[in-house]
Amino acid sequence: MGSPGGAAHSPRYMSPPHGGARTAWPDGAEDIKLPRGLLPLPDRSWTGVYLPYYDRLAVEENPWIMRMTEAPAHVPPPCRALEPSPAKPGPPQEPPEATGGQVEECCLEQVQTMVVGEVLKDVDTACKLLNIAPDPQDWSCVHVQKWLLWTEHLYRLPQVSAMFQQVSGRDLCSMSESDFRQRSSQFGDMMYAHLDIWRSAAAMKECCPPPEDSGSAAEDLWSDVIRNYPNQPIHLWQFLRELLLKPHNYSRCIRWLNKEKGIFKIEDSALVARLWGIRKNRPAMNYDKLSRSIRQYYKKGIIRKPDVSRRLVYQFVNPV
DNA sequence: AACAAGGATCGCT
DNA sequence: AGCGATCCTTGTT
Repeated sequence: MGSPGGAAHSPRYMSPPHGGARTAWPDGAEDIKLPRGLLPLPDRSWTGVYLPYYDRLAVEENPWIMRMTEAPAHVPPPCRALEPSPAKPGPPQEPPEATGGQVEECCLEQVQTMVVGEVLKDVDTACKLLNIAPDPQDWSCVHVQKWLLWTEHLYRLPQVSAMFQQVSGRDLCSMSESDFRQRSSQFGDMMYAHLDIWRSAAAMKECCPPPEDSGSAAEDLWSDVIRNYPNQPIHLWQFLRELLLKPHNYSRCIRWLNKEKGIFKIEDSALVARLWGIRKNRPAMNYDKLSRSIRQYYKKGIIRKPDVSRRLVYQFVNPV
């Protein structure tokens, strides 16, 4: 299952052709309303790779990556570094061309290593949030749909999941890039590239199991919970906290206002509700219902309204 | 119109 | 029983 080279991808970044009118989930349960004013996807790209997470990472939190994106086109994309190669697992093998001296090379490699680590972590988080296996090969048709829907909603892509009905993870992985394009002429290559990142991450994981996470204690605790009880139903507050712990992925929909005090704001109520609905297989989930569930936490002392109540702002009673 | 609060009911585990 | 989804009414921003 040779993963096609990342450099071969040529994903296009483009705004969805038409507004947010969506039709239905695979099961045709109900209309999906996306908020108006769809954000156009970023215009810059890392040559040959689609890393939606890192578009945000680049601009908002890590200016150093922004510089990477402006680097000359010969910079090997992170996707390459992630490429599964059972014979020789490990860090990127391809040295960048000698352009600006050893120091720059060294920095490049450091950056690449960090990016690869972040990609692996992000895939991990998405697995937890979606309750799916990291390896797309293991996905059922339902898992494939969840992954597609999640990606669509998170990055505001037009609907592509409908074109992949009754496709298992194995089927998905056996499809070529042109197969993807046949199903979605506009975004097939993008989804293909995104899938390739996941496959690569899964292969990486198999080759070299992740080192002990250097994340926060809370994050470790949470990972343990997930590891030990893989099919334990996730609670809404856990889900929200998990989104909050990945600001570079999800800050567009939910973010901390004061992490120390546990105060957070839901920036895009519709999107958070959609993601929660995907996670729980509840196509009809909306903010009205989600917020009702949050209010149930008032009594239980898990979440409350901050002292100065503001719209869409809540507070964890026991911040981490 | 969107958000907030909370009662009532239902299904699932 | 606990939890969350759903539907509802009433009030606020």
